[in-house]
Amino acid sequence: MSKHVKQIMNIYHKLYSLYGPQGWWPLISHEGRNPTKTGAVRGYHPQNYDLPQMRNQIYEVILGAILTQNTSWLQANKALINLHQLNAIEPEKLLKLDDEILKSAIRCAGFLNQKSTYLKEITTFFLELNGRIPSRKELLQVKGVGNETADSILLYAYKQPEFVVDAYTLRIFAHLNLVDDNIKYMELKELFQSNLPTDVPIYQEYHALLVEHAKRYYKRKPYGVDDPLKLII
DNA sequence: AACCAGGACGTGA
DNA sequence: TCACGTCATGGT
Repeated sequence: MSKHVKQIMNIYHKLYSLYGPQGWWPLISHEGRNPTKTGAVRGYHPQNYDLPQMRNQIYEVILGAILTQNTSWLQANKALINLHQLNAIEPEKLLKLDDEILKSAIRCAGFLNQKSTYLKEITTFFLELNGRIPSRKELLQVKGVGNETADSILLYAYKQPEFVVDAYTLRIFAHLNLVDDNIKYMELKELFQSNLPTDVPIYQEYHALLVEHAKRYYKRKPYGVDDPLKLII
């Protein structure tokens, strides 16, 4: 725990002024007109915080959260498009998919054996919810759902105020000496939540902005060279 | 040609 | 608890 942590809001404003609203979580049905390789500047549905709306859009975010684990969104998105072609972004349909067909559809996102299992597990869980918003604890009990995936689902699929921490978040804040590099997930998450207003759009944008920022300055070692955030802390 | 990608799980100490 | 190997494919 550092004292510099009050800088969390300053950093948010700085990132927002640099990159603007990110429009996360991307949906296949709302592909932006300006997608980029870095994941995208104003690429999806910027400043629209009402998505996802429909049941299958919520489900699509959940599938994407599993598919993008330790994989670029570019590849996860390809897998989602393949599933869409199979008309399988619908829980009942996906459960009926033959495992080999499912695997071939998501192969591009890697870890096809685990992820095919995880997708069906989370789908069964999703159906059992019957429209109810799951608790964080419930989500974590689903095989294949860890801290980050649970928070991603809650924040971006269900619009719950759960801050999402990922490897980039730690990489950036540790490099800036704002936190120790062995800080635990829940500690870093709580650090953000206790220093930000409990506001879903802010949580959504902040995580997305950190990812965009990391792709520009923390993609490869040495990390953080010429990071403009160093000028404001 | 290594290294990384919007992690999670199982294992043994 | 915690460090470490494993899971798999694609892009740079």
